[in-house]
Amino acid sequence: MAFRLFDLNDPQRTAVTTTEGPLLILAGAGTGKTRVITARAAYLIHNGTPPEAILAVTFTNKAAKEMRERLATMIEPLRAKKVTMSTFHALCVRILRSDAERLGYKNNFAIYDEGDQMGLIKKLITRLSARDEKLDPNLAKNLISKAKNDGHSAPAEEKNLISAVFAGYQRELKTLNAMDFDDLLLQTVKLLSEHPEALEKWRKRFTHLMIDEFQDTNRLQLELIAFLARRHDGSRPNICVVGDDDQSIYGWRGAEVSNILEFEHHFPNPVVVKLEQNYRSTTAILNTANSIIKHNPRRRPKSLWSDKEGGEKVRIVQMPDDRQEAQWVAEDIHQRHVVSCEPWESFAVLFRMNAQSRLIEENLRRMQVPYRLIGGRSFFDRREIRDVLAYASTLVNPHDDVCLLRIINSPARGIGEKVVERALEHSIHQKTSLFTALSDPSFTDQLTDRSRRAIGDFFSLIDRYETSVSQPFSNPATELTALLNEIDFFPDLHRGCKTPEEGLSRETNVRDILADLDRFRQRSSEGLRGFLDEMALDRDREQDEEKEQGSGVTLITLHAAKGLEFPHVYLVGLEEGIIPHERSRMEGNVDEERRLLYVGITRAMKTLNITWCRGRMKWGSAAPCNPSTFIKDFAPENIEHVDLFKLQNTPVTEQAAKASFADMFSAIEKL
DNA sequence: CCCGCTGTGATTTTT
DNA sequence: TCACAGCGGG
Repeated sequence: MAFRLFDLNDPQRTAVTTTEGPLLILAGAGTGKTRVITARAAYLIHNGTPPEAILAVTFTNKAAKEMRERLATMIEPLRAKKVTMSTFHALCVRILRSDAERLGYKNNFAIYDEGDQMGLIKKLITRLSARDEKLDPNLAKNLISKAKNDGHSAPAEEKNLISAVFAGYQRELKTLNAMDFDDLLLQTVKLLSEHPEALEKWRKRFTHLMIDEFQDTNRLQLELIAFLARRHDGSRPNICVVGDDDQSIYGWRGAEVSNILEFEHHFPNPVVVKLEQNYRSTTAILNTANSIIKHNPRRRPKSLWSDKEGGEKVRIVQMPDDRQEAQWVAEDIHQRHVVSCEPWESFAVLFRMNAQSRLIEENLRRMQVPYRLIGGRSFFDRREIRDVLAYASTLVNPHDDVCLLRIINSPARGIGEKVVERALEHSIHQKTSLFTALSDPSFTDQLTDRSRRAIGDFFSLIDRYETSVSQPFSNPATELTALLNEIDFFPDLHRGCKTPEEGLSRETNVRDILADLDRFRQRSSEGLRGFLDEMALDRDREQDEEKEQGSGVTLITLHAAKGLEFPHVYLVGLEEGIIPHERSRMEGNVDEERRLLYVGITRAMKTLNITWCRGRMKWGSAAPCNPSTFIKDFAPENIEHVDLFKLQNTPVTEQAAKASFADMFSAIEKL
């Protein structure tokens, strides 16, 4: 055998070797899920399934990448490469790039990220609202997203502001030849349901489907899968889904736990495999996790077990306030690092909201502890990055108004606000893009010579680079750099900064992304369009140097931590209103918060510290806090309650002191 | 046309 | 506390 089935436990082996018909793998946290998926792909190929007929879908690019890399170690890398392993969104882009014309889009459609989306929504709200009407753009965005994920591509009727905004938003996206994240799914499903030829093509292509994190799929995603899985000849679909209903934490984004809870309903008579042996955590940690999750109704019954007996008890530490919490976490990590020689990478601090990371960061920095903050405010939200990407995007598709508006007068080139405003009106009137409107003589004739010349110059700039970028062997990175130099982008960037350091850091950001583009060209043939797709869909770029060397303590939200594991975990802010979050209590989603906590706990391998504060700074002033209601659900035998005040004031026993010194000496001797 | 200031309002999670 | 938007001045 090219790979080793005997490394798998019994249920894992069943999962891997069940290759035909629907298969539901209920994989608890830390039960070797990724291993099973990749082993199954390898097994399929080994038994004659062509690699290109296998489709494995995940939610994050990181997971897709990890699976690709692992598979490449199990079978010949050349064959592994042929397996399609991608996210839902990337898969949709691939399908739509080849077939979007059937839906009336051009296949060079733009992908709108959240920023673009918000820009458009805000614009529509101001355009459509009456004098005293107000609508929170963020709320509007969420409502529209929810509607789309339920399969609605337009409101039933346009009677109120929100539905008018929704309708206008969809219309405008279509005329801009753009899709947002939800459209990628929605339009793909539309394509497959309305165009049998397209459906047949993709159905034939993929004969074996695997879906990871199935508990996070929403309605559209299930529909998409069902379309691809259903066999033309009526035979049973070869669909394998892997998931854990206890780790369903994306309900707020439209995920339907029912997809996994009622899998049999969608794909009758599946083989059901449960993976219950956890290879990650000690029993103390695992039992704590189990004691929490068992309070949830509506679960697939399962019980995780581990043979890592005992281990340190889970500590629940009570803190006076959030400052001391952060300080204690930093100190405890530091101490453990020094005493037990644990590398910084073994530690993670988990929190509910990104805002909580700030204090932790400060304290780690103060103690010179290296750390990396995952997520948070994105690289791509930076002005300079968005500007450069908007230039790139305009070269690919100048009819994308949002991008064009962004760059048309930045750096300033004499196309003022008033001219742009009139051009927009003209474009709405003529039902054309802004780009077309700006070149329409019936519009430009009304302008002053100066404005007309400015527009003419800008057009010739775009035109020249558009041409050179579309040459077969062009180097987009070089071209884009030349364009930026021609418009004095960098001097202008520096001019807009308060300090030289800021200017330098912004310039570095831009240089980084240009380097990324160059690297992309070397590994892909998808051109500038492909690069922009990747930028839109794969937002977490890793700094290569950091990846090689140790990168430090991980600071991460509970959501983003799913799928990861760390020897030592600190779970902070376990207070009522934070976990469970106030909002979920109001909306009646406390079960999901419990699952979120469950996910957090099950990240820990060896030790777990949970902290809560009696008070916390909120909007600049101190507010009292209560411990989370979840705390009372912890099974008492595995936990140890600690009060920071007592901890600091307990006299050190001789024995403990000796043990601690012995640890230190042995640590020093190792050096 | 650009910059800085002031006041206001907001904090869930993200492909 | 902080971030951002809108306004007023240079």
